[in-house]
Amino acid sequence: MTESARGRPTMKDVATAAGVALKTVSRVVNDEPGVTPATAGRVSAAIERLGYRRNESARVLRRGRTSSIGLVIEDVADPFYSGFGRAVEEVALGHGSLVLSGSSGEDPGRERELILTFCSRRVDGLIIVPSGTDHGYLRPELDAGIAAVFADRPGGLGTDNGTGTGTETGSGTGTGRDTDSCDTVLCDNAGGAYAGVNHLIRHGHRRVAFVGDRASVFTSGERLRGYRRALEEAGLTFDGSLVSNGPAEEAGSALTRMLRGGDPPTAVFTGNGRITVAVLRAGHRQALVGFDDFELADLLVPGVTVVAQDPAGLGRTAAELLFRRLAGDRGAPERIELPTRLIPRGSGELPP
Amino acid sequence: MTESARGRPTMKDVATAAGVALKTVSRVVNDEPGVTPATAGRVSAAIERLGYRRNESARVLRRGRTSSIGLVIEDVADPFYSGFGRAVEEVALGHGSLVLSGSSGEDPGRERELILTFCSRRVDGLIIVPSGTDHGYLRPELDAGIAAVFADRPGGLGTDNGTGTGTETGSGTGTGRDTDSCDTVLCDNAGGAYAGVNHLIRHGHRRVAFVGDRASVFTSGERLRGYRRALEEAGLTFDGSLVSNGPAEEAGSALTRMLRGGDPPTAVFTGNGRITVAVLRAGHRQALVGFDDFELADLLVPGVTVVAQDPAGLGRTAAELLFRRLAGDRGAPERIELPTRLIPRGSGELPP
DNA sequence: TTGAAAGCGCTAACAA
DNA sequence: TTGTTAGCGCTTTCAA
Repeated sequence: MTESARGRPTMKDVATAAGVALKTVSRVVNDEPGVTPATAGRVSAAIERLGYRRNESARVLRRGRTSSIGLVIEDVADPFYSGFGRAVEEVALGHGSLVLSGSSGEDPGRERELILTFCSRRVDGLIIVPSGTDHGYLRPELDAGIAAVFADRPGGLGTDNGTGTGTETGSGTGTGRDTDSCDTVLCDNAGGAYAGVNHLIRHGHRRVAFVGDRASVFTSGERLRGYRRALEEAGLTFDGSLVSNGPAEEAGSALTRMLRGGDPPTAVFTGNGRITVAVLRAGHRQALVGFDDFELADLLVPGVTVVAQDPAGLGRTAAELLFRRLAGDRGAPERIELPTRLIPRGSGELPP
Repeated sequence: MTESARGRPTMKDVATAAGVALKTVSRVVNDEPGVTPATAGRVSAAIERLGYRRNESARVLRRGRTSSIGLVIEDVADPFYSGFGRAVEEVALGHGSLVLSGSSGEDPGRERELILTFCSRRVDGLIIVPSGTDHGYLRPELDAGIAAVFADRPGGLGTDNGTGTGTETGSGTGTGRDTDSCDTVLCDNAGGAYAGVNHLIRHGHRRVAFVGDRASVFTSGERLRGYRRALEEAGLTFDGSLVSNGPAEEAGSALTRMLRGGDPPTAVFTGNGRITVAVLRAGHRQALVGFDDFELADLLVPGVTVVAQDPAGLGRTAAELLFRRLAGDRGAPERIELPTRLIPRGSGELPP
């Protein structure tokens, strides 16, 4: 055989087999102009015969671009993130890019490791749903030209920014890409929670519990903020004993405790999908509005009223932002907030 | 700066900065022995200072192994596959491998394209949930040393094999890896369906409908086989008018049609999770057993009795098989069948 | 313990 | 239209 001793055939092997020069093979493989149909045919035949497939590593090494992006999410098996991931994949496909993805499992160390692994593989860009709050280690990568977009939660680049206060994007002059933050796509957490709690209040509830995720999670804080605003506007006093912050596994028992207390809540607002399900599973059957939509919410009895986010929209927006950067957009970092939607299904319309 | 004109610092830059030779940097980066702590310290400092990160493409080009595997599934957003994918990711992590994943969307063309893209990137191995039936194009890749495992459904390598008949694995002499098939991990589709239908029959049903996926899908055929066996064993005659094969979107109306006919079914066996949900959504409230478990099946009223597969187990098994091959296992291709589990929750125990 | 040189497979720049 | 050459950043081999 003309093929190299062992392993895969290379362009050189194909060239030898087709009786042309290496470069001609390269031209055919890359659809470059300037090859006679006849020669191209001979080359293609040789490629077919040898089972040649271009070695992307070599190509990448030479060209500097990998045509791949890295996606770091909390858990690929969580329906929210898998919908998100699917949307990212779709946009990437449209741009001829591959997606490397990994689950951080809410562990900032693992997140860091994943991100740096992706950078070692020289992804063109990153989409990150941050678990950690300090992403200073991204600095050299950003400086080296890797683009990054934070999604669902803001990421911190060292200088204290974006942890839920109202500081917005502004970062000084804004010339060039050397600003102190990355593009960020969030959903309107505070606004959504406000709408959900307000919905319960308008249905007559004056004691509304908030069962949310750990206070350290960005979205959780934002949603609590919306909850407080709704209470305030309705002239209801905030009662700390009606608020619980913790992992989904503890949500059920936390609520049970509240219900056993004196002056118990007549309605509950849950801070995310997993917590909503946990609360339902704990047997809670009072008025309920949950953040995040989930499959079958409409088939339960009563149907579960939710504040729906759009995971696919979030993913699509993040990916489009990233590819705009990769295409050369040098504008100031953007911070986009996607709206939420209240979907009444029964549980949120129950009277006190 | 000591750094190259533009772009990322390289080992050479680090070497210059640390006043050592390139190779010494390489030794430090790869934790190779034979470097004085003092020298190593100088190198590490330079690495830190320059923000150096090894270029994986160059490394791969030189070494030939990418430490990454490719995962091709139908849809990363489908809970079944995302659980599967998560398990694969976990095993890969344990072996220091990255996972490139992509959705085929049940399109054999897209599947082929994805697989070949992965091969171009020189993944060490592939885990494929096949949509297509002919994977002859994998031949050159397998010959070149890429390992592959089919999961959930068998894949065909050109010679007619594994399409649901009983031919098992055997492939001639079995010396070396040049056999005509790959390792395959399936779940016990026929057995699971048999158990589910049998469960309905034991609860008094004599007219049981089968609402399954398109007949062309491997699992669908297998499950129908189990359905028929259960009927036969119970002495019930097979009635084609009680069988429907089609996409989930049409499942509801197909069942409605059956229920309107003379001598309608008193119970339904659904062929996969999406179809179960579709049937529930169509308002069907009779006896029901569904293939595949799904979240909240226990919270519906009545709870939905299911034949549960173990997506994570499937993924873990496939990945472990793959890494065993990558570690050098040259044994004959295996075909593993994972058991299913019947979970009674109420809907499957309703009387006729 | 350290270093110099060769080359992995490809593309870019420049001939012919 | 086709071919030649250099080198991407790293590891491997061999030498000091």
